[in-house]
Order: sequence, then structure tokens, then C-alpha cells
Amino acid sequence: MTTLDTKRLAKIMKALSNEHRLALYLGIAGNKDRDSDFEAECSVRQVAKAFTLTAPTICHHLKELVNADLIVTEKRGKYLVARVNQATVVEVEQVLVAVKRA
Amino acid sequence: MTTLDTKRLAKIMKALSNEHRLALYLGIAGNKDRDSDFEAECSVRQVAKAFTLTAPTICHHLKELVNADLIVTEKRGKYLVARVNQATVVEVEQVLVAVKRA
DNA sequence: TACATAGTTTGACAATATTCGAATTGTAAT
DNA sequence: ATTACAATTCGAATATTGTCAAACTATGTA
Repeated sequence: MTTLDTKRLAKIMKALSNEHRLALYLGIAGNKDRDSDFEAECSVRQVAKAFTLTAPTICHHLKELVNADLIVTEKRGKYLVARVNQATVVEVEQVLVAVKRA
Repeated sequence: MTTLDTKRLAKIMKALSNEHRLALYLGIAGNKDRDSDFEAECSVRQVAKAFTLTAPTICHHLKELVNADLIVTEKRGKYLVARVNQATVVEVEQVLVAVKRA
């Protein structure tokens, strides 16, 4: 339970600070009562279309989410599968609990 | 319990995406087992010194935290008092819980 | 093998963010 | 009223980010 240091937490927050990237993340998390609702397993190109962005842009955003340990990706055949890294979610939650207690 | 929409959540994340601003926020939250430890009630100039930044910069960062509803500030005499807006913390926490459930 | 399609890298450009110094405003005390 | 000090606004310099088009690599299939 190494306490998330400020630098790493900032990195996580930065990864979620862009509206498109946040929607992407929430979509991967399968949060259905939200605007973006695509499956976790889908093509980068389809996602790009849904966001009115290009494939390279989505690719770049995905990499930033991976880089912040927010998601993990895996190549399944031609396509890409992404899923949320639960461990990071828990870590962030712990910080919020600490803030609440203060 | 209006569900935090993506745009607003992104704004909150952006406010916390800068390392200095995040440390500032955590400092205001009084999170003591962290690197930054100044009192919630203190002068902008003192904080600036602690961060090796200038007063205008801190002022700007504080405004962004206020703008994202993360803190509220109040002028007490010459000085400024800041404290965390607990309501926002709870809102963000709810999102994380939703992500965890997914 | 060659083709089609999915994803990625590269290079460029516009838009934003961070930061500062200088000038300004607010507040309290002399 | 003048001084002293705190905060804020303004304008500019620099750094970072978001985005795309073009070129490239990977994978499955005819």
C-alpha cells in the first residue's frame, strides 16, 4: 500500500484531464449511464469515428492511459482489447478518502 | 446526486493535473503524510516561497482550483483562507466507485 | 504472394498552459 | 495621508498538448 506520491497522482490526473481521453477511459470502464458507450473490445478506428477524431489521435490517447497505468491493452488478432487497471482505481480512491478525512 | 458529467469531471481532473497545483490542493486538504505540509490558512506569498514559485503563479493556481469547485477561498483581513470543498470530493469518489463496479 | 484492413510512428502546426516581472488594487497600521 | 505589505491583474515568453495527414508495420485472408 505504497502511498501514491504526488508526482504519480498528477500523472494519473493529467491522463484524465482531457475530455476525449476521459470519455475514452470511462467507455473502457463500461460506464453505461454516460454519453460514450462503446465496448471495451473494439477497433481503434471505430472509436475514432465515434469521437470524430482520427485513428492516430485515439492511438495516442490510449498510450497515455496505458502510460498512467489506468488501462492495460492487449492485441487480439488484428484488434485491440483494453480494460481498466483496477489497482490504480483503488489507489486513487484511497487518496480521496484521505482528503475527506482531513 | 446529479451524476458528474464528463465535461465537468475533466475540468476537475485538469485542475489536479499540474503537480504544483495538486500539491497545493493536497496541502490545503491538510494531508500530512505527504511532502507538502503548510497550513490551510496561510499567505499566498509563504506558499509561493515553499513551492519556489512566485505569488502571481500561486494566485493563478488557486483560481483554477476554485474554478473547478475543488476549494473555496475567503479573504480574512489581508490574508487568504482556503479550504477543500468536500462536496466535490464526494462526487469524484462516486465516479470511482462506478468505475470499480464496472 | 499479394491484398485489405487495423494499428502505430513521425513530423508538423495550432491551441493551451505555466510561469514570470511589472503594474495595480486592497487592507491595516502609523 | 502615507507607508507597508498582501493579493491580484496584465502582458509576454516559453513549454506542453491535441490533432491531423502521410508513411509505416502487423495481421489475417484470398
